[in-house]
Amino acid sequence: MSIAPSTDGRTLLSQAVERCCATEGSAPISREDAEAVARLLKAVADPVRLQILGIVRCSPGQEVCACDLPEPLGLAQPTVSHHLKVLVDAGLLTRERRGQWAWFTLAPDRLALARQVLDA
Amino acid sequence: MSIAPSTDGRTLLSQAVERCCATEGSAPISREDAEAVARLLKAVADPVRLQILGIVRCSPGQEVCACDLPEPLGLAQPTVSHHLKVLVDAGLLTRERRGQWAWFTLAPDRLALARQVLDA
DNA sequence: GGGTCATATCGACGTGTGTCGATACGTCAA
DNA sequence: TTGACGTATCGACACACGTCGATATGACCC
Repeated sequence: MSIAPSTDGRTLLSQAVERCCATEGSAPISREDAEAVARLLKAVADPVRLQILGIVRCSPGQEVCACDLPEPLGLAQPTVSHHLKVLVDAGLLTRERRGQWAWFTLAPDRLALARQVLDA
Repeated sequence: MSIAPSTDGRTLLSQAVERCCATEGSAPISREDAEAVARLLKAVADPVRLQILGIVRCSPGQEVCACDLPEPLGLAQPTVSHHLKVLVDAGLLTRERRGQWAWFTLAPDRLALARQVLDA
């Protein structure tokens, strides 16, 4: 199952996060909700993808071209493309083609959702 | 390498998180810092462990006995013990023996650290 | 159309991870 | 000490994941 920010997926995940972060004394999170939340967190829980998110955040305009990533990351182009796909599928980055180049922008609401999951 | 909340490990990870969450325009996160942060996030990015954290949070006194977990999780006892070890090694839970039983408590500061990582 | 460049996909490989049965370790009560 | 019970570790298995070379796709320019 994908966690792409499709209309249905987004609302379902938001509801799962809401149930997950309910106040003390409520029922614990269900397995299905936990799996949806874990898919989002797994996308962030990788050193290379954390570096990519950091590079995008520190770049002017909060956007970066895919061609600028393999060198600072020290990884081959297919590997970088793979990680970018994971981040886009998770809804953490948005892809935009400009001619031959692919530019990526932060989707901050999605990061906020991941942060909300950890509210105890 | 472990990410147990030893004195050195805790301060090192806190510094990594600080560098990771620096303001816009600063240098992106390094590979070593990203790996330390990813180890913490990987511990949370699992449906079973998210369920365990939720059960502990919803339990009276924010503590739970290991003997009460296999049944609601639908998993064998060694599997539950494995997940508990991962959470303890990550510093997210603290283990305390009471006679034959093992009780686990939330370590909220550690969860706050994980949440801080995702601040964009 | 043909060539070039950036990006995406495919296939394969090694490694890491979740799971469980079997078993070892600790603690308590007779 | 022995037995019983809860917990931790071990060994094995299947599966997922990160990585990269080779190749396909797409866009631009001539």
